[in-house]
Amino acid sequence: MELTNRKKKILRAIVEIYIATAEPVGSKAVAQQANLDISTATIRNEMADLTELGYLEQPHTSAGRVPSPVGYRLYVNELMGEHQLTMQETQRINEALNLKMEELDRVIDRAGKVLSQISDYPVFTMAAPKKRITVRRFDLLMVEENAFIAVVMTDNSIVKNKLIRMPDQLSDTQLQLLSTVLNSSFVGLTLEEMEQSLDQMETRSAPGAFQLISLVVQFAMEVLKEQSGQTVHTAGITHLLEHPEYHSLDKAKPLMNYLSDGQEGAKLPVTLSADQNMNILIGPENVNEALKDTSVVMASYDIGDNMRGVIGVVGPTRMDYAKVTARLSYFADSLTRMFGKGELPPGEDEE
Amino acid sequence: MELTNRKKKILRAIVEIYIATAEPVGSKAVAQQANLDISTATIRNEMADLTELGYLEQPHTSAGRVPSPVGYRLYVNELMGEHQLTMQETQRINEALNLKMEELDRVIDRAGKVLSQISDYPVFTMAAPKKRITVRRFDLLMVEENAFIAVVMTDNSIVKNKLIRMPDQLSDTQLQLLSTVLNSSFVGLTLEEMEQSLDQMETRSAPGAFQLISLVVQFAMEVLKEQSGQTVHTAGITHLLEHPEYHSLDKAKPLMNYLSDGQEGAKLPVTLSADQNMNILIGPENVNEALKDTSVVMASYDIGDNMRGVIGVVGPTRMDYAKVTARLSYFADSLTRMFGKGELPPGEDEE
DNA sequence: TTTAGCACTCCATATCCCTGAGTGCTAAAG
DNA sequence: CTTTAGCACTCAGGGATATGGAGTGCTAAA
Repeated sequence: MELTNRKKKILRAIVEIYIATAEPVGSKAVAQQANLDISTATIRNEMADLTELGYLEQPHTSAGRVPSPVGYRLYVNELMGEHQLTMQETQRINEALNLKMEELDRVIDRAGKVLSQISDYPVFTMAAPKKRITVRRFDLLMVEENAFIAVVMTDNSIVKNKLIRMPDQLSDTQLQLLSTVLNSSFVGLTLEEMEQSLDQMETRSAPGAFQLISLVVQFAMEVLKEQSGQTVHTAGITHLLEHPEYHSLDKAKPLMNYLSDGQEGAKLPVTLSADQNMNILIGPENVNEALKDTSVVMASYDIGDNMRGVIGVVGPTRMDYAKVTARLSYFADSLTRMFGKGELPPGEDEE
Repeated sequence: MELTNRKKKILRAIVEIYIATAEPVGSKAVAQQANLDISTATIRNEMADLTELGYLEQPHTSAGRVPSPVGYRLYVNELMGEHQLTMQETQRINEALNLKMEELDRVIDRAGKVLSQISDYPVFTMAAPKKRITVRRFDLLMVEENAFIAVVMTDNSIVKNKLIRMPDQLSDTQLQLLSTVLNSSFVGLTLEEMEQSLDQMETRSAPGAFQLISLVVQFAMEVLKEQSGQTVHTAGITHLLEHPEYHSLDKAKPLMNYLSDGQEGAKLPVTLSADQNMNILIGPENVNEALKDTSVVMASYDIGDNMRGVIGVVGPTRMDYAKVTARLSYFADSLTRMFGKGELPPGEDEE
């Protein structure tokens, strides 16, 4: 049995009706929506075929049909129309992203929240460097006789600082010297190399001086670690409750817990390979057990040349794929544009 | 009719049973728990009195009793025993807070998450300066000929930085000059004063120079604005679903939405006056409509001398007040201790 | 003042029935 | 061979109706 054109039209109609109503779709509803001039009986026959082929499922004998994951997959790959964003929608996205320049992390966080609001689904975000990052330079600023500010700039143009207090007093010249040592010995090193270098230095330096160096380098290492860590953030988890498939707490709780915990580790399916920039995982296509009944739509975006981020939407398999993909891709493009291409991201700033 | 000692004992028993079971409490259960040697009939009489006095409520004629807000209030004020934290609990709190020094915001965020985990309720956090803050000093670091880093340190020892790119090239001496102007004209000013000062300067400066100054001052103003804003964060909203009063989505959704939105504005009941450091609001004692059926337990803590934070737990009126207050106060004390007393908070660092 | 006893109330749960949407099959029509 | 009308059948969902049991309030005796 082959998949005729008419069968595809019927499948498409069923998916779209089901997305809109969240209830099993009967032959009558299909007859109305898809204006093929065809009787419900014929449609019933076709639906029986589609069920046999695995594109549809039947909750129980006398109910309508529901798309199977395979059915959604076909819909997404072939049948789904291009959804156009309205003027209001694009405008809203633009406004939301067009914030005063903020810290990178915050912009991404904010972006997640906004996307969640306009899509009505939970959203996760992540950003990771494409390669190992290193420190580009150190600066030390004297504050008072026993405190100074260490400023660390990485080669992906992130700048972090920290106020450091010391037990002993320190002169300007000493600070100068410290700065020279740091810049000559620890610039361009990865996290591991830094650790080694610090170990070696311990044996052949004066203890007092070493302690100071160590404080700053330790801070730099924390910065590198934080930057290379793929921390996943989530936003809008409570949106789940708006969708009927999560009206029962038994369904909602596990997923919500999973998404909340997701903030801890990089458990989310960030399997996005570098070349493709939009990816859809439907139901059982998700490797992770907790996501077996959900779909994930994700897109990647670039942050300058050295970092790449992922932003994704999580929802029931009955997700409005057309809308979500349209919004998500617009979003990812905006982010890429926003973070520019240059070596110095324009909104880079930094704590 | 007066509130005899026996009535108090019965009330206490009812509150505690209800906290444990979430179901209306009958005379039989009270007889078992409170070992007064008294028959259920007598207890029934006393319960009738307590109901008349307004301490108890009856969902329907043939059901047990439930504490009223007034009943909880009496319990919290007079009857509640001191809850002792177990070793494991204190240890868990200590571990969780004992992190590598992080940015202030993050420590607070993290603290909220931890408290939420150990209390099983949502938690909100907030930190605000006690007085208007100003910039203590500016530093400028040349990066390349058309970019520099601006470092701003406020008088509450927060340090923020930002990478600024310029259209034109700039020499070291020019940068030096810029730094001098900034430090002589904009140090010690509040947000509003800064704005005025900047306006005045516009008229009597060379346009090129003014543009540069403006860039940096604008950044400083953003920092001040951000620091003085009372941003409220929430954590662990999904914990609500674990409590039977929120098993119905009709109850859960409004509150969850309220708490999520809470991140936007300072809508939460941060009515904590400066002198008291623990505050409990029960049900209708909350002014806010969305919290009418919930209780809020909150405590304040100090961040150095210049800032004060609030951390609070939100839950159903049937909240385990003894446990929550014990944990919360331990938590607030730990935070106060952790952020020290000195002018420079020890873990201050900063983006 | 306390307590045993008892009739009464009323929620929760289970059971049953019924309705209606939807199916699959058959047989006739195109 | 495909389409369609007709029809019997299935089954989830939603009332309506019983039933059990926990709990009360009251009375009368201790």
